Amino acid sequence: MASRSYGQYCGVTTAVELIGERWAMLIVRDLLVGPRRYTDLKQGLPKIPTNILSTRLKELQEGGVVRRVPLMNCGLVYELTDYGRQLEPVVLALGRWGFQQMGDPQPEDVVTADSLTMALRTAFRAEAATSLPAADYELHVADVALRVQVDGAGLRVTQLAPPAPPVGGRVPDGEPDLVFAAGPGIRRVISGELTPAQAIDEDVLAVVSGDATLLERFAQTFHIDPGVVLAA
Amino acid sequence: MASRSYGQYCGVTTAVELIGERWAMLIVRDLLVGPRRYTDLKQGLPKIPTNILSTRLKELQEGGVVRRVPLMNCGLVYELTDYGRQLEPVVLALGRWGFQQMGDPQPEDVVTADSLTMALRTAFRAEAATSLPAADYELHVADVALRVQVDGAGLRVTQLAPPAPPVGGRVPDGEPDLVFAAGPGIRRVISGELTPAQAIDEDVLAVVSGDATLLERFAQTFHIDPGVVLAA
DNA sequence: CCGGATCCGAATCGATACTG
DNA sequence: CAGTATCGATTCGGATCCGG
Repeated sequence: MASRSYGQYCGVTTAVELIGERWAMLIVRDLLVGPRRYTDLKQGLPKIPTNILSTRLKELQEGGVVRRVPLMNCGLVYELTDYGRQLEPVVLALGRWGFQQMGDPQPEDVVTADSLTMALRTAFRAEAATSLPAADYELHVADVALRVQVDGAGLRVTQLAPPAPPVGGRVPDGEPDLVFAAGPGIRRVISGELTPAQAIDEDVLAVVSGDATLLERFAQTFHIDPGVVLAA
Repeated sequence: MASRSYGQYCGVTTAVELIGERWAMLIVRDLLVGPRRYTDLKQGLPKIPTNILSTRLKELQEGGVVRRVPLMNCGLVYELTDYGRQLEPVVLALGRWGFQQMGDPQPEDVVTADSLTMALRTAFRAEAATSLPAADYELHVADVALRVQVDGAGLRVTQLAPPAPPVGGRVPDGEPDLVFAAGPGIRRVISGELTPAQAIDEDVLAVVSGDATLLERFAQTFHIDPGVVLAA
């Protein structure tokens, strides 16, 4: 076990010994969305070998990052401890940093519900949102569908389907103000490279129903400025 | 090369593909202190195999994180690009997070000048420092010696010796207000587990010269509150 | 000494199959 | 659903070597 030690007495070193292993940070990313079963994690990380997933979950438990919680109605979930949840600013900052380097998707690349949920959180600008009216979006990317509700400085993202809303999830009532679909090119809207109008012209965005002018508000609310990675 | 891909189109994933490999984040940590030669990095990371160091440096260059700069007076240094420097909040947040889980040092663990420099940066509380008078410390831990100058919200850490001040380094003029030596137990002072007075009683801290009452100010300026990881 | 490159055994990872 | 077991493919670690 000491073979993985970096041999330094330092906080950064201790941290990467805990969550620097391959896949570990992505497991944490998905658990930041909410508690997940083993199978949920496997689906959200399609390329993870199952032995690695179980090994990481064991290590993260030993490290006090993750807790294994038996469920009342059979089954069990993994959830972040308080300590694990403190990684949120790290994951968000990493997401903003990586965002700038993202090119176009590889053919093999997928978009998962949890990764898109966290991506919206990384791009969310609370300061901008507070000075804007509340808005209620439904966003479709590939085969994931999210309800995205912005109210003041608050952001609430709910995963719709497929599949049925996961553990603890609750589908919001009411109709969204805007339903729209996007391809991976939505990245260029978030970065400001494309205005919503241009994105529609290039078939990156398509309004399904609702008030199309809300796309502007969406773009102002969710934005990652190249060069600004500062964490929340 | 695609073998290392996590197969997701996501900012976090892109980030860990760039700096998630073993040792990469620690190389960035040291480069955040300043440009370093190959040999400096090797000394600052005593356990890194040289082939891994050169591989990582190559990858970090391809990723736009690190730049290789020939030096006028022979030799060359590696330095962070602007993009690489944007990892500072990530590294600081990781350092604060890992700090809380640090136990006592393993016998093999060393403290390097760069890791201690970054540790001070992670623990620095600008808000607290602004409301305190300026102070000028000299800190010795194991065989590293640092000049730590706090002025308002500003922090300046200079590595003294050994060896001679590195590239671009400049030894501050004047005398420090306080010179003190610490063991690894200084962690418990930073966490608030120990007051400076208790630390002296337990031989964790020893004043070499100067105004011993400044230790209180040091403890107020450098502090990591368990449970508070929020990034700068 | 600086800045690596090379070689090789050990450990880890990835893919698939299988089980309570 | 929640993992183990197995095994070939990679990567890592440790040591040595090499050209300036």
